[in-house]
Amino acid sequence: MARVETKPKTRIQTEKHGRILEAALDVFSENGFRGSTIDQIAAAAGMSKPNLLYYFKNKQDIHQTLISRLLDVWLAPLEELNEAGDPVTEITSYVRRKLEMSQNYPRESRLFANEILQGAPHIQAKLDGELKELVDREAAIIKRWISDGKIAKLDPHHLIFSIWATTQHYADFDVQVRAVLGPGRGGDRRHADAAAFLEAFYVRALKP
Amino acid sequence: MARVETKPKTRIQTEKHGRILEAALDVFSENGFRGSTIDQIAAAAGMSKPNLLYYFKNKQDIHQTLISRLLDVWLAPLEELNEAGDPVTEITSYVRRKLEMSQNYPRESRLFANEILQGAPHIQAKLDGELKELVDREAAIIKRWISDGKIAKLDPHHLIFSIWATTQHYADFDVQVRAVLGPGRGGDRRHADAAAFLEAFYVRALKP
DNA sequence: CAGATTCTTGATCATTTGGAAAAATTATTA
DNA sequence: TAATAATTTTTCCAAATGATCAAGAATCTG
Repeated sequence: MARVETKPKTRIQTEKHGRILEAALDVFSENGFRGSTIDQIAAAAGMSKPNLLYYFKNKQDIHQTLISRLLDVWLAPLEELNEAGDPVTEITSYVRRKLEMSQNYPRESRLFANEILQGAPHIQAKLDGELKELVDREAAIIKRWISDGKIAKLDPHHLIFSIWATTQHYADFDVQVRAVLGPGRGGDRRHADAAAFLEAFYVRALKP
Repeated sequence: MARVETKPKTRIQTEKHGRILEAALDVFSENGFRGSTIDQIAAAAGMSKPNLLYYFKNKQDIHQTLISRLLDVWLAPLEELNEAGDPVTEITSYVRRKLEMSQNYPRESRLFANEILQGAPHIQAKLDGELKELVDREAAIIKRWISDGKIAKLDPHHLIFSIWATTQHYADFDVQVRAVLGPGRGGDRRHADAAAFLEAFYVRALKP
């Protein structure tokens, strides 16, 4: 019959779909969209190229699927700023969650970084829509905390950017971080050290 | 005669070399290494592909040249931490210089980001050597400032990472920054706002 | 200005890569 | 189990791309 167009239906489809996306995440996050070939992805997923193309109609289709799922997962932790909680704690624990995501999902972080670096051709609309709205909402909460004198007066949007930048740095620029820290401190310790640094850093910057 | 191997000699070589590298910076920074074609670069440099290949023996050669020159320029501002100066001022003005580089040389920033994202295949050695040594040297200065109680106790290496991350973010993630800030604040103002934010942010985090 | 050198171009190749078609195989179900 | 549907493989193609080369055009030098 015709090629699989939308959602997986059979047992095999579900499984293969998953294997392909998993493999594609590996390949795309390492080589970028244009640097990745269907063959590579197929090989990583343990199947032939035409077989892969039976499940996804082309390379873009795989990438698109990956990217749009990503954005949801990626933004999840920002949803959880609780206005009623202690502001400094709320923000530092957001920093911690975001850093943990960089540690646990470095491939996703790199996939995202690649996409943005190339000018976000596939998610511009989501950035202008969903993302902006979400950030504006959280920025409003931060602004109120500032008005109430609960944290230092710092531009909320740029504060959020700084959190994204500092945390994602540990995933996206991992090679550089390791190189600079050297064999000792660049090992497994680096994440714990980063967490400790960021905690101290944001507490100092935020407390009124 | 044989192809140009090392340094430009004639007037024409000097000029064409420059044009090619300039064009390549445009193209590579926008599309990454594998996403860029020799044809694109040649077109951007206003010459034919074979003509371009008369000056550089292949695509990698252009990229390599660009990347290795880049690292020197890129690290320059870090050299200028003056131990005798006022610590907070020294660091915030380093932040400012780095941010200005992101504004004035976004292509270089993206080229670098691309390279690191792909695992730094062409500059791993420089990261382990030059870069690490430079950072260690500056970290030592910061450490002494901390020991002398002149600035807050914060891990120097991670502090430097945070500066790189927050400043480069404005070049590498520019599309995202613009999208989130929206048409108003995402315009020309965004750099000045970023500068003001980072200044306030680092002063607060650093002062003892 | 003539010869030597440097530069440019048009034609051409070989490879890689995204993708399609159809045949062959395997699973599902009536 | 026979018929049908789903999956996989084999084979192939066309476009894109990195790279070469020989010949012609321009430039430089004595």
